[in-house]
Amino acid sequence: MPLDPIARLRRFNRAVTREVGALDTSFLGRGRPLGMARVLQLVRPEGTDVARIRDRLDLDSGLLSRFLRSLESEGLIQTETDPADRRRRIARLTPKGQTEMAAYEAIGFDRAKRLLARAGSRTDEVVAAMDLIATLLNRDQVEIRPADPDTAEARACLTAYFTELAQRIPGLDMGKLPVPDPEAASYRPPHGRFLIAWSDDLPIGCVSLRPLDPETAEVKRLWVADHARSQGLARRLMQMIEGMARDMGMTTLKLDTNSALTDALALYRATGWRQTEPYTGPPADIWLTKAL
Amino acid sequence: MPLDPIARLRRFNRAVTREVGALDTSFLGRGRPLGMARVLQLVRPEGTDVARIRDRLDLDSGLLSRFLRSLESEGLIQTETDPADRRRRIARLTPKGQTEMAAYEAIGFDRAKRLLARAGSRTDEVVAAMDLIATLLNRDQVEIRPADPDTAEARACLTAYFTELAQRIPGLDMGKLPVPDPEAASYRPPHGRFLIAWSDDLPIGCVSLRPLDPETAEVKRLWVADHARSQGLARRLMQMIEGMARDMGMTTLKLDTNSALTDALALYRATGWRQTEPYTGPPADIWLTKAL
DNA sequence: CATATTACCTGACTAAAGTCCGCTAAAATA
DNA sequence: TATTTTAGCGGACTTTAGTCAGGTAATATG
Repeated sequence: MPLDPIARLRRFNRAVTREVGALDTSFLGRGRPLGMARVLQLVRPEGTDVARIRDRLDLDSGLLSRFLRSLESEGLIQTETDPADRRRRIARLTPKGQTEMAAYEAIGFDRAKRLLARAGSRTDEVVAAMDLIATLLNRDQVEIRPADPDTAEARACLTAYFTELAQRIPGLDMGKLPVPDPEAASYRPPHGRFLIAWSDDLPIGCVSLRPLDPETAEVKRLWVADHARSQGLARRLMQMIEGMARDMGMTTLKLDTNSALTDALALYRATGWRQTEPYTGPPADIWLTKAL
Repeated sequence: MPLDPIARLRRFNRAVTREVGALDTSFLGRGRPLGMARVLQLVRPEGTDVARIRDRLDLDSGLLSRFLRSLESEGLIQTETDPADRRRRIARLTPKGQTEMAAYEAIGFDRAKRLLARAGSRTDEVVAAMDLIATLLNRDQVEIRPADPDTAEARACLTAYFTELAQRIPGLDMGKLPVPDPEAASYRPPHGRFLIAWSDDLPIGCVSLRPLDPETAEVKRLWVADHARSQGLARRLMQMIEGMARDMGMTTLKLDTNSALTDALALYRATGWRQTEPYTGPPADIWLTKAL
């Protein structure tokens, strides 16, 4: 490389700082200081805990309180005490607030669109680059949560998973995932489980579990987005789904895979999975089991 | 893609905003408000125009003036009137200021290093992603300047160029560029020219010219960094070097290239270059000429 | 049940950033 | 040469962000 990586990172930092600064000032076009705009953008129509806002923005209790009072007097939000703990308060967007929020959204959306347009024919590459960097920066904040296997996000994960398989296993065509997924029920509690890993609202991985018999379950559809690899996410997903299987009273896990998926195979081998008899057909050519 | 590109860009924006904010607060460790620290970082030991600083940071004239006075009274900078226009002023780092700057540099360097370390085995990919994004954001600020063909930056361009050629032309091994480059003299004024395109201090492209006879010159070593492609930079470089050849009194230009370099070829064909007799050997297999 | 803790609020205060205006001196322009 | 414009300076002022202490009501804890 012509210039050392650290110098390049700092160049990136400068470029992006300028961009972010411009974004900040563009939010000022609505006659409201930035701090208050930021608070407003965290208040949801369904209501947001005041403590959560304070936590997210790392604001002083007194300062936030004044912001809320100010937004309230503008008629953008309402606050009410949390019935579950009457010391806590919940802030809720009023219809007027929702209109105002939509205006902020439009500013952000517009800027994003214009920036992306500049990328021209390389848009896909640029988006992939942004994914890689954002995932790296968000790394400590990845959350794994159960999800319904037939939601849009779950389906997006599975589509990406099938695409990946088709690329890596020669001659494979899995076809398309039908809508609705006829197998969804077996991945849904109480029978099975479906987990999605989230990085700031972007799904970056999934794994699922379905029962074979009362004591045996099968792990399926382990997928990690390209930009999220090499960060131990697959391992975390596997640990979590294995833990769930254990909690469900399963004693044995099985999975089938293909020898072309070398990285997944290495993970399985390193975490206690052992070869077993074939129990499915192609494209699987390796069958593993693990006792819980 | 599981999520639409604009949402992904905004996720990137959020991730990066947090990071930039953290960098800013880390600059506060030296007992100086951020605004002043930012000004200090733009003052160079050789001197920087005050107007340039104001322009870069978009500061009010009065505010900047106070910052400068404050930095001056700390003994970090000196200001003097610009001899060329005695209304203007130039700020210069004192030795004490250079020490202080070095401390800020160290903070930034350290943060960058730690961030990069997090990328682990994917460091190269992450750096490439950052280059792509930074180049996109800096696009309007690319500067093309003449350079000596035997400086470190020029050599870095040429090394990248040779690597690229070796990748794209099967069976080619150009060997290494000797130090010092024995051909450098012919690319140096008054005989020839060497141009480098800069994006915020990172060389992202080059082109050169050397004389064949008093009226004919040869364009050589046209290179654009991968992350800077599809933005018309090659065209700008060619326009500029052709203009220089014209100014030198040349009437004919020549170049040789290889049919594997389809994108370069398309550019040449689209800008008035026509096929001509072979005048060099392999790896060239196409020879072009253009009348000025 | 007494006491401690927590969540939020209010008011007083400070630091930093930014705006506005008038001034001077130099340069550009008519 | 008279004028207008430009670059920078400094003072008065406002806005924004942030800190801190004290207070109230609800909840948690021994």
